[in-house]
Amino acid sequence: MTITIKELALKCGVSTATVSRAMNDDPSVKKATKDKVLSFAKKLNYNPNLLARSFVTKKSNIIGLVMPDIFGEFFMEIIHGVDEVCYINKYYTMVSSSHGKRSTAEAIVDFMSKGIVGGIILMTPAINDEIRKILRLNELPTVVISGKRDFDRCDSISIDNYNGAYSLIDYLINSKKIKKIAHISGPLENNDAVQRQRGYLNALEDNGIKVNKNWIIEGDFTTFGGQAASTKLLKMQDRPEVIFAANDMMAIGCYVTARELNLKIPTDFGVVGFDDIFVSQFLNPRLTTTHIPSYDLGKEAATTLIKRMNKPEKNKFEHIIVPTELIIGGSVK
Amino acid sequence: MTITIKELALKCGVSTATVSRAMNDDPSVKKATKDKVLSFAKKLNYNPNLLARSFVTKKSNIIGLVMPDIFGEFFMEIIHGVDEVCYINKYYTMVSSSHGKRSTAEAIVDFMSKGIVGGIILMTPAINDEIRKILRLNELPTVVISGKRDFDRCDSISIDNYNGAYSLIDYLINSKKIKKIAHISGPLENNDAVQRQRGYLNALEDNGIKVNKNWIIEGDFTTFGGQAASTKLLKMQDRPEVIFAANDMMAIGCYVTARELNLKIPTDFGVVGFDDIFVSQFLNPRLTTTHIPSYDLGKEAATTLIKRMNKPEKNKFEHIIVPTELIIGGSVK
DNA sequence: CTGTTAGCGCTTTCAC
DNA sequence: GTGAAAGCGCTAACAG
Repeated sequence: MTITIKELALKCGVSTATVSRAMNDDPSVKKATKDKVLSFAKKLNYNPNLLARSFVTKKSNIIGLVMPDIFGEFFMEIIHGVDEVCYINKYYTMVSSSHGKRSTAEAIVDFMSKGIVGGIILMTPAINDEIRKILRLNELPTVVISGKRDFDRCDSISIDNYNGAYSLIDYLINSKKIKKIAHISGPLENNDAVQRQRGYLNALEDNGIKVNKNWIIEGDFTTFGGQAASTKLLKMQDRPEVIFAANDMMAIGCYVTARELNLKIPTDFGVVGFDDIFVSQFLNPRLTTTHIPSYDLGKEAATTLIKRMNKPEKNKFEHIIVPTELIIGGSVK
Repeated sequence: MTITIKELALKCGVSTATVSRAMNDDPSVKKATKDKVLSFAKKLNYNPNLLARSFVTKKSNIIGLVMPDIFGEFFMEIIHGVDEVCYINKYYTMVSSSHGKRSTAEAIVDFMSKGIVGGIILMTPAINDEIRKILRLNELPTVVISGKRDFDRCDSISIDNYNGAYSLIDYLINSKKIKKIAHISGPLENNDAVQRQRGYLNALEDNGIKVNKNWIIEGDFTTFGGQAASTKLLKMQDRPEVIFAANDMMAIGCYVTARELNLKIPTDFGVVGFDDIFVSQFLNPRLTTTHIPSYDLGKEAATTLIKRMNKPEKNKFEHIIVPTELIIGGSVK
């Protein structure tokens, strides 16, 4: 169906080299020649075979997006942002998740070794030694999206989890005059979870509030986990006034608990979350939470990566920290 | 970093052809030779360059997933399902959306002409003439995921929208003894929307209930649209008992309206949706809706496509219809 | 069973 | 400014 460079060269009465140059906008071709080639290309519906091109140039304009899992709104937004930037720059997005079957490390190695992708966006809850090792002897441009800047041998984008959590708690204490704040954290091997917890702890401390260890429960970022933890908290003798769930999913779990224990939010207890997922605005009452601009995160990562792919220096890496935003709903009285 | 077939052949003391055969599990190589090659490959960390391989075989094990937009849970689940099957079969998933800037047709043509992908999964609200034309002279194996089987020159997977909606309405009428049912449809250029509306209309008719045209409003599948339409419906003199929103997002809009008009669901009016998105289970009360197995849809599509890519016959296409499931919540009294 | 050879479509020296 | 020719890493006849 689609013709090759040879055929096009024949039709144009020029060599394949000239066609190649014309297609690649080489300044050394005469304008008239270029115009001729391009018009023929259009007429004959010629499209350079990208595989062949990548093969010979050893450069691929395919970006590999490695994620721990393909699930939920957050990842969807990231993909969306990456795709958007890729489209504009004529790059392609290839997704890959660990599928719970292989490690993230394996997924990266797979991408790197097969020669398919020209750059990698890596999302991972934390950079372990295995990944660190791979990234270190990695020749492919890579951007890490992480909860914390913990690797400086490649570009990175991180969410300002610490300040997001800090501001949220500070708001509760100073604007809402609340002192009894419990925390359902995420799994502590996850950087986002750790940073949010740090923000929580420091905000309490800085405001002179003593931390009650019983009120800190490690959750798992799922609705179910949030439900379990909040049930525990709400059945305590000394019950917290507000629960800070480390993500909105767990906050939703708190809403479920409220319904089950026949308690009213925000009158009987308050809930705040983190992420500002789409549905949070439709919870009743609307959840007070911290907004993460995940779409922008994806765009930022893709932009940074493409920049690096075109100028693959091995130093002066960018480390972008994306700020969060406090969203005030009605889930705290 | 990664070595080529030539170097490996040298190390093994065999020809590149033999290495190639060994790597591709050609039965004609002696076991001993194969073992030697494979062990050397492992030791030297040899990975065949997939680009080169695809280039020469003119077969790509990359699947192009074309979607109208990359947004929301439905598409996320599709990607997830596709990715899962791709991973298992050693294929790769490339995503592409129309970005509201180019048409779906352009996205397909882009994939087809660049030689990158070996097959396409096409999700589209409807197959228009432009797409139809492209698919017709398309040499690439393609699977269409659509709301209705309206093209039979390639494999297709469709959701049983009609029966899903029919059963839902039938349930309302016969189990819940409700007669006054309104409908907020999706945009009518969308096949899913049309089929769901057909199910609604036929179910009413078959049960001897006269259709009230005023109670049918064309929505846009967004929360906001559902909110606007439901407000209109609930302010009518002759108000419906239950609103059937053509998707859960619009059903959520009905919940918002209820809050605003200070009406209680299900006592003052009922709501049913379609899709069974994740949050529907956390609405208060839980939404009665129709479940679409979107993850399975993605898996099914990828499985079918891979099968076709390995046996590219141009006839006897598969047309799979995926059934839906009635989910009974508490949003109807 | 294995090696030799040609060639996929494109880019890129190196001449002219 | 343009053409000729080599070659990217791999597979696929065709011999042997």
